[in-house]
Amino acid sequence: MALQPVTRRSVPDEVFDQVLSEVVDGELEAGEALPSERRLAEVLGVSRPAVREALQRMTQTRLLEVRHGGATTVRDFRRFAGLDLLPRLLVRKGVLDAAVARSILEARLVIGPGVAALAAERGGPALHAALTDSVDALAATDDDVARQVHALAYWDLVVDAADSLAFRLMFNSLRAAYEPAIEALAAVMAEEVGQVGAYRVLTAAIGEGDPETARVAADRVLRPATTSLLTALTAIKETS
Amino acid sequence: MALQPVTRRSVPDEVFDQVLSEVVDGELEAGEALPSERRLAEVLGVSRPAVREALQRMTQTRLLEVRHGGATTVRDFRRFAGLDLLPRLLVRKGVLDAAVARSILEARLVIGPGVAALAAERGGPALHAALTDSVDALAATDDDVARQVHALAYWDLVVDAADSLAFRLMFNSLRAAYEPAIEALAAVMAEEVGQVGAYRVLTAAIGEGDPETARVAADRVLRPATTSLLTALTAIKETS
DNA sequence: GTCCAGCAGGTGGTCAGACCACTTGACCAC
DNA sequence: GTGGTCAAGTGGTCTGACCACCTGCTGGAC
Repeated sequence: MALQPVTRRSVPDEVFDQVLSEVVDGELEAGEALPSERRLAEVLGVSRPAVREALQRMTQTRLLEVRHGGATTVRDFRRFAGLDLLPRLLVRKGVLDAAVARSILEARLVIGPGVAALAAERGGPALHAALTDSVDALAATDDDVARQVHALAYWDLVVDAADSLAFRLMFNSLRAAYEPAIEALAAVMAEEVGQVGAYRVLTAAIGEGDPETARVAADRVLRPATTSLLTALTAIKETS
Repeated sequence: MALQPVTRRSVPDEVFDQVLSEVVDGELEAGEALPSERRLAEVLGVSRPAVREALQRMTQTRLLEVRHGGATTVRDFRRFAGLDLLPRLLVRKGVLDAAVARSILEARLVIGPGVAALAAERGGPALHAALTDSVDALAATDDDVARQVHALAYWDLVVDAADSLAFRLMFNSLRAAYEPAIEALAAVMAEEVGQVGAYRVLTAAIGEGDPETARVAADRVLRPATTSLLTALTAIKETS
């Protein structure tokens, strides 16, 4: 039997999720005022500290604005939310948002080659060796999930070599969105992570320290799956 | 006289900042255990809920890991922090981190053209009109801060037109890092936001719906300031 | 001596109730 | 109208308590 870790959802977690859903799913419009903490606590059947903690987390995510003595209002998440909200917006009301998925694929296709170019510029022989090991590990497995894990580790090395904190943090945010769904994505990503040849070409380009070649090679790694997934997403959208 | 809104720092805010600094500035290594909530509350002279709220926010930012009944440990922020932590990492221990600034400039130079290309693909006549208005507003002012505000509004339109939630959220995160420092950056960004001509070329390219031309035009808008700032940053680093 | 069940202590999770600080809006005097 | 006052409601903070959970120690069984 397939056991899995029990997920203990704390009370504030639960409240946070509910309020977040209200905001993200549009039940609460931007500018609208939330009920008071006391009232929310009463309605949800929890204590005020629990509500408070959830609202503070919403504030930290720039989704709410609290004013001491005044009302707590909803902010426009499209305008203020940070990249960390991406996973929550990818799946809204239980269904995958095709437009959001498309945007992630497009972003990947822009950023991946840019990072690869920087890595080529800055990486040394040690990087080339590490990348080669990583591709070898990728090539050595047949399991689609394991391949994705290896591909992720590969890109992790590339991002490290790019020596760019901005890209590193973007990568972290995107990975945080990607990892929980890795099993669900095994089938659709199989095409990409199976292209060991393309990864080897990219590795060679980075190893040679040639940014432009690396840029092109990274594009060749990412584009095929991007294109076919975008086609699939368009098909889904038109069916629905 | 230059009045400005009074900033009221709440107790949990203060605690959050202190703990964040400890983590980000390396006083607390990754894997290290934090003192217990009760102990922290005692040491900091605040109540436990205040400490608790701060720690929860740290957890939300993926900088801490709390285990019910066990200790709270520090996570590796380089590996787990999201893009929203960027502003806090840009200025560490009170000084601007040149490497982080460089990474932001590089990221901008990769993402800007990508977004411009998407906007060209998807924007219509309405977008062209809005962008033209925005550039006109940019051209009509002499104040460096006001110009930056207009440039920000311009890019906001471009990101909107790109119709990409992933890029929109990145832009939001980067803007949240940029806006508070906008006055301090007035001088160094003056070169870029003064290039009205380059913005007009970009606007025309987007208006024509030609992604590749737009990509190049966006590069021409962003690259000059990027290059000169990178040179300046290198000089700073070598002096220190 | 070795092993392990059981317990005690410490930790985070949650709650209730209280009081303070602040904003808002109604009301009133001018 | 203008400005002051006040009450009501809101968020901000604290105290103290209890529950759920993990860890390490301890003492008995072997």
